[in-house]
Amino acid sequence: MSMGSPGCEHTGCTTPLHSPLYISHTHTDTMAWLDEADDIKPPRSLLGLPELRWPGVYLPYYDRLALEESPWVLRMTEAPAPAAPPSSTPEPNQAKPSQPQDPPSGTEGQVEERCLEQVQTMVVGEVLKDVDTACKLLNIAPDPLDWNCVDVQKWLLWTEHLHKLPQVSMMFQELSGRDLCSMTEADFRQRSSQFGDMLYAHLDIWRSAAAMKERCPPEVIADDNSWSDVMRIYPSQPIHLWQFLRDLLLKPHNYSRCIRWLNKEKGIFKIEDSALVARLWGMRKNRPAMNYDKLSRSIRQYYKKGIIRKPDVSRRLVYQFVNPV
DNA sequence: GAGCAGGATCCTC
DNA sequence: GAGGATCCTGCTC
Repeated sequence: MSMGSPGCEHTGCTTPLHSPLYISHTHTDTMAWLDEADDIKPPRSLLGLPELRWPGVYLPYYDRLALEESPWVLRMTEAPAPAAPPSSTPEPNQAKPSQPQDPPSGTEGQVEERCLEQVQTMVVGEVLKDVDTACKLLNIAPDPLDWNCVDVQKWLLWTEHLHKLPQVSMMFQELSGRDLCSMTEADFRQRSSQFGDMLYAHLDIWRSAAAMKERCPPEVIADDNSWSDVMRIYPSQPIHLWQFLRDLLLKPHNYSRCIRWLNKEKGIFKIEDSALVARLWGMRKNRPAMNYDKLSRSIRQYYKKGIIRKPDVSRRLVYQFVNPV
């Protein structure tokens, strides 16, 4: 499947589909999974709409969960599904009159529905995991309504970093989460004509995720890694630097460009972008002046404690957990 | 110049 | 007191 160009010219929908935040680009592992899952095909209504792949797959799940507070969901689901565009070079099986393509048989339709359900569940799981991770790393509540002004700024800085946006946070100063949630998409665009719709869509995902968490029992949306389990068990514990680093390492689809494992079994990791890791740590600890010099000093304090050390073959920006998971 | 090592001091919880 | 932030000097790559 190809992603194609952004936009929604097929449906005429006004929803800002160019926004990567409909399905965050952080879900690269999910996207890779989809690319590899050749045996799982989307419904025929989605074929021929490559640029609508994610919204098309994603939205029905939200629709099923009746997230009526997400207007962009409703707009999309209301849009008529257009027919697949004619192919100039039809595939051999399409030419066979004995294998009519439309309408799909009942069994075929059920298979499509099951496949779609699998994809939807997986995608939503990834969204919730990413929101969960961001909450832990930023030390903010999952529900935007609970954010204070500082939390809002953290979230904005985080979103800037994650999606490589220019500085937009200054356009939303002195706003609480409740203020933010009461704003319309137009209000967002008024503050940032270029990225307001992206932020609005992203905030919508967070609000939807918060609503979903209220509906779903914890075990349904539980992260499957043991480290996050520890974080859930001790949510009020102040996070340590080594915990923070390990949390980043355990989310490679989000943070591999700033920190990654060199040898996970031995606990050896490399900080790829020292400035960014320091900035993230500073955000987590409310220390705007944090830099890598300070962060690395804190790492070196772990040498004496036997938590982190330099690997046997010392390399720049490479460290090793003494007791890897 | 960037990263590393480690001492010293201060702050917060 | 523990953990971390900050500042510092000196060294290596």
